[in-house]
Amino acid sequence: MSWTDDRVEVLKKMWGEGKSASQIAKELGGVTRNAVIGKVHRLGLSNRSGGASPAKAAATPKAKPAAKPKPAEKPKAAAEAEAKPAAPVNRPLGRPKLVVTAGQPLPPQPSANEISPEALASVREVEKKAKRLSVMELTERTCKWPVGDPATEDFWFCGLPAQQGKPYCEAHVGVAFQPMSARRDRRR
DNA sequence: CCCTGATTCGC
DNA sequence: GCGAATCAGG
Repeated sequence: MSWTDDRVEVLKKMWGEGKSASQIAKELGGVTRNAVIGKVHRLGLSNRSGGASPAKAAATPKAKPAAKPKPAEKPKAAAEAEAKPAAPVNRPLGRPKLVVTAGQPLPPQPSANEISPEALASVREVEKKAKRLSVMELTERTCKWPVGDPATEDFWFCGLPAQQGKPYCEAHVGVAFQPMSARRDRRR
């Protein structure tokens, strides 16, 4: 692929919209995010601010072997949206499934009584947002927490972004990896 | 580990 | 000009 005019168009547009290089690369196809970033620089629109003072950036960094310059400053005005679902979630309507059936190969399916209330709460919360993936859809970074009975149609995997390293999403990691002390005296 | 953009440098 | 490799940071 090459940088045809319209591809550059898309690049400019998306970059202007604040899309990430990888997103743009994916959109364009046939190029990697590196290619995109490289192009962005060559086009001289690396700094997403536009206004500023272009003259200032004229400091030719040509002669700088084996050094780590750190020129560009990013006036990032956008902040991350870290919204925690702390709302008083009420679910008057009965929760349909209660899992536990022929389950035995089922993983540490929450038993409600030995799970921290917060964790349990978030798990329920998560099940509403769950992507409900099938086995095939799971990837290295999707939560592999199973919900439902594998022998039923009503079975799926959480599928939310998994914690790096862990096989589950944040909420499920919470119930999956309990401190031993919590499950220690589980009577049976 | 995943993701970001930035820079370098052989092609 | 191009972009993989690499760097630096989150």
